[in-house]
Amino acid sequence: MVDAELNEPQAVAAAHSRGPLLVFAGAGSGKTRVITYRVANLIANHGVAPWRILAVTFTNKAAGEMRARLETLCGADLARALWVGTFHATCAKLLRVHGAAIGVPPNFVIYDTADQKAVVTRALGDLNLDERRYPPRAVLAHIHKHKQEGRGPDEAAAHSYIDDIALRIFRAYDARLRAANAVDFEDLILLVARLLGTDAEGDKIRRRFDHVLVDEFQDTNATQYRLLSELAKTHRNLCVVGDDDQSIYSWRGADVRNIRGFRREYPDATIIKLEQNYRSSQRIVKAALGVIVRSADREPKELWTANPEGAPVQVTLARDERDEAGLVVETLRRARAEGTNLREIAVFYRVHAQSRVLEEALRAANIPYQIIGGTKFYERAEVKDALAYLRILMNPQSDVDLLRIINVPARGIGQTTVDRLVTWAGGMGEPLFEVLARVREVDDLGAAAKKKLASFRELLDDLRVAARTSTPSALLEHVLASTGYLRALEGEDTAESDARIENLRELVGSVQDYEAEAQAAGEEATLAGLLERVTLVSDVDGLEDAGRVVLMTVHGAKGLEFARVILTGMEEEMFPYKGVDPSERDELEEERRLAYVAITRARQHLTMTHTQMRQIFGKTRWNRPSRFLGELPQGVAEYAVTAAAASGAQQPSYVDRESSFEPAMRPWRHPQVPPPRFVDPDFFDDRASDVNDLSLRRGSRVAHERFGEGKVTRVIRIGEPAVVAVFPGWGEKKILARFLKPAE
DNA sequence: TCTTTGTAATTTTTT
DNA sequence: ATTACAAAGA
Repeated sequence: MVDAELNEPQAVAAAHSRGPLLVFAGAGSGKTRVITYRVANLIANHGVAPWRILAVTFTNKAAGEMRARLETLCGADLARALWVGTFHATCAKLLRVHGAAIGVPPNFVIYDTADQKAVVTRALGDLNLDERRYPPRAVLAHIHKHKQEGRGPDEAAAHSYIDDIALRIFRAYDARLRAANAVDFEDLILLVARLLGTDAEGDKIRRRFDHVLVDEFQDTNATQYRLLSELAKTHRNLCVVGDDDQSIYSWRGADVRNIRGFRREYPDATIIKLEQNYRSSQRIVKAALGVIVRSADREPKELWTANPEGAPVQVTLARDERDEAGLVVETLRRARAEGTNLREIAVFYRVHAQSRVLEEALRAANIPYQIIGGTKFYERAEVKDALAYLRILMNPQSDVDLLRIINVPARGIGQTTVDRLVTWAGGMGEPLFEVLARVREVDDLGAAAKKKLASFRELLDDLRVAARTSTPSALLEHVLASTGYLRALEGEDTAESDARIENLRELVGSVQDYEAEAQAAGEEATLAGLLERVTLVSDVDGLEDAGRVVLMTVHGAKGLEFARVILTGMEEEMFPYKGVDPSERDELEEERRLAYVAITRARQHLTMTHTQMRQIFGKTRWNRPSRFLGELPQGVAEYAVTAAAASGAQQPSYVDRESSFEPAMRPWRHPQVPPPRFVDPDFFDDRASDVNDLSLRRGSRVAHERFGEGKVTRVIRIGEPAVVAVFPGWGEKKILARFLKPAE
């Protein structure tokens, strides 16, 4: 049925009917096509009921696209019956139905990062710990790491004093979540994975699905992996699709080993590699390969394309970030003049901090743009306030929400009153909402405070009555009016308050959208459904504005494609980005994959820019061009320099880089300037050579008098040949080659 | 309770 | 450079 539209490996993957399947899908190789065709095939030719198929993605956008394509392929009715969703949304759905078995009531709320931080802060308070000594952000990262690796507070073990404290915070945090009947993002996965481990309820969930398909499998963490293997335990119909080369979220717990080790876990898995790229020009594919082939430990694969050679990649040097922004504007103008729609163009950067200058230049040049990322709509204070009201109506136990709105808008309930209330409730072990009903019994509260608290509780009770009969949007409007929230904002009458009011209107609008969508899908629009949606939805999901250039970080670009891409800030320290501590090998590997992802987003045109100097975080830095530029193969790129950079008096310190950088023209090179003495040795990567019987290569075994035997991780120069080598027990050392001997 | 001032932090952030 | 957030002051 479908074969004519698929190439050979795609067709084999799509036709696979049962058992584990691993698909390595190179960038632009049509993986969504394979997944959707396979689903269609299962339904049409293998008699699988659509509601017994689960397809999991990481983003709502990916889920939406998949669903849309399945609708075209299978028809709207069948497609609607399929389970297509993100890990989190899918688990939330399952947890609402099955959570009771592990003590999670169906009206749980999902706490986002800000809420979680508030819970940590309160947990620290419970334990009398100093917030400065245990920054909530760091604590939260620690807790998430445990949860991402499958450990709840009971499984996490303490190995040291610090661990012990961390563990106590973890326990207090989780206790607070359970008391509030709230879950964090990690819990959604972890709790369902745990449910699957229970006999009765676990089997109930397992019996729902005959087939499980996973997109972007390289981004799964240990808990997600466990969830998947539990789900597929009986039928083993687990199909995972991903690309280890595009693994860029290890810092968020993703573990590439899941995809690299899949064939070990499932020795009978069918393995298919999609290596033909349908997206990019030959030159762009070659550029991407130049970067990724230097990656260590990758699954061997050969990305290729039958597309035309295409235009050369443009590599341009600018003087500084303002000059670079001017260059971007110029490139956009020219592209527009050539007839490219602005929405087909994207500007990427490594960190958000780079966006500001670009934004200013675009605004000055009157070029419409849209920035993805940064502060998200649902994270704005007024939106969170409004949603907190809704959440407390659904789940009155949610203390974080109650505390957020108890004095918003100001109703004379001060910090002292709140503190006393919290202390009292903490002692009673009761949700604050309950205590509000019996506020008279709280001894250390003044009469005035009691009165205000009682009337706040009355307000909430009235709203709860309204909640039973109103639609979500009507309820929201009612909340905004009857709490005086809107009135308070109107009273402020500033530009900022106007913007906030506008945001609230937008929120009401989006709730109405939700209701319309729910109706179209034949479902009831519920408060729970709405709240789940708003916490599980990010801004990238709403990206389809016409006629605007898109600005985003490279991370934000994953999964997208554009006719033309401008990749900015291609300098050492910017991209690869280097934090304070000496670059970890793994981190560099991830930067490399990130560069690969960035390059492979482009269909026809790719421009890469770098600067001689850049101001970032208030400091001026002179950086050498990114090593990734030096890795572009011969013939794919064309090199240029802006006028400002060419005329610059200062000589950047990177002129001595011909070893790996071969521009067709290098007008910025001023030979009279001597090369700097202190060249960063790390820059001279891979200077493989032989010195006195010693093989200086990455991976060679060498011996040192003091450190013993070690392995070379990098060949460098410190005025003379040298290496970076790892010695067991000593760690990484930089050693001159003449102090080394070949290992026995 | 609200304002001001000071301090620290600032990769990336699918949910 | 910017910003966010906390502590101290009015």
